[in-house]
Amino acid sequence: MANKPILKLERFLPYRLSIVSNKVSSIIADTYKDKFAISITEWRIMAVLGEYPDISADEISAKTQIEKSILSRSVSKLLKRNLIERDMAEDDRRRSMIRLSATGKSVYDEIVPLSYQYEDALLECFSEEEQAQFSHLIDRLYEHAGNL
Amino acid sequence: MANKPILKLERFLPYRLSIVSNKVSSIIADTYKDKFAISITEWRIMAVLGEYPDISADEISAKTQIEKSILSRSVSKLLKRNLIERDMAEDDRRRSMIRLSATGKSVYDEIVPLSYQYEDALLECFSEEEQAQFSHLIDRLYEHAGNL
DNA sequence: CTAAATTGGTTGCCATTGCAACTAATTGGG
DNA sequence: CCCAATTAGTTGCAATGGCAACCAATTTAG
Repeated sequence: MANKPILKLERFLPYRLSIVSNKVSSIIADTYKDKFAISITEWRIMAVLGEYPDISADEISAKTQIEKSILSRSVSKLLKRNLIERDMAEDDRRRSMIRLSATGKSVYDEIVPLSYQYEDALLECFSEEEQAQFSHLIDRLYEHAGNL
Repeated sequence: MANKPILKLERFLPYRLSIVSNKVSSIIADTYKDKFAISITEWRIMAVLGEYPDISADEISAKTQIEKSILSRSVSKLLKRNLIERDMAEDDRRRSMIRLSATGKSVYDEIVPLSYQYEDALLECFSEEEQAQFSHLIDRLYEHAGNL
C-alpha cells in the first residue's frame, strides 16, 4: 500500500521563507507608509531612482522586478504627487527618462537611513559571521531558484 | 553638510529576501496551479487540513497567517469545489470544523510529494550543513523580526 | 523605401487582498 | 438571569496586482 506523506507546512522551507519575508517587508513598509503614504512598490521605484537617476520605465522594471503595467500606474501616481519627474528620451520618443524630483529626493533622504536602521536591527540577531553567511546563502538560493 | 547615503536596493537584505521568496513561491505554485487550479492561499489551507483535520477557520488562520476574510472566501471556494467539507461544532455553533474531502485528500496526496521534491531540488544548491544552517538562521530571523 | 516585427509604455478587465463594519453565538460580570 | 463584551465567521468596498490587448515609435528584412 502506498506511503502517503503529510506536509509539515510550518517546517516547509518555502513557506517559512515567505512568512519571514512578508513579516519583514510589512514592518519595514510601516516605517514609511504612515509618514509618507508610500507603498512598497512605490518605494522600490523611488529607491532605484535614488541609485540610478534618469532611467527608463523598462530599466526600473528590470531592476525591481515590478511588472510593467503596475509600474506604469505607480509612475503615474508618483508623478501626480510630484515625487518624480519624467521626460521622453531625445533619441527614442517612446522611452521615458525618470528621476526623483526635489521633493522625492528629500523623502528618499529620509527613508534611506530608516531602512538601513531597520536592516541593522533585523540582523542584530546574527553574529557578523552569520550575517555574511546568511547573505551569501540567500544569494546562492536566488541564483539556484532561477535555474529550476 | 549632511551625509546622504543611497540605498543599494539589490543588496538590501529585506529586498533580496522578498525577491527570492516570491520566486520560490511562484515556481512552487506553478506545480499545482496548472494541474489543479489551486492558488497558493488555497493550497496552504489544504496543507494544514492535511496535517490537522477538523480544525476551525480561526485555527487555520493562526497556522497559515491568512487573514480571516481572505480565509472565509477561500473556504467558500474550496467548499464549492468539493475539496473540503465543513460542519459546525456541537458545543459552539459559530465555530466550523473543516476537513479535506475524499477528493481534496487525493489532490493533497498528489501535491505533497511534488512539494517535497521541489524543496529538495531547491536546497540541493546547499550542502547538508548549509541547509541546516540556513534553516536555523531563518527560524531565528523570524523570531527576532517578531520582536521589532 | 516599405511592410512586418519588435519595443516601450498604457489601459481594460478581472481576481486577490485587506481593512472595517457587520451578524450571530457565546461568555462574563453585576 | 440579563445585558455588555467577546468571539467566529461573513460581507462591503476600495486598493492593488497581473494578464492580455492595445497604441505608437523604432528597427529590421526584403
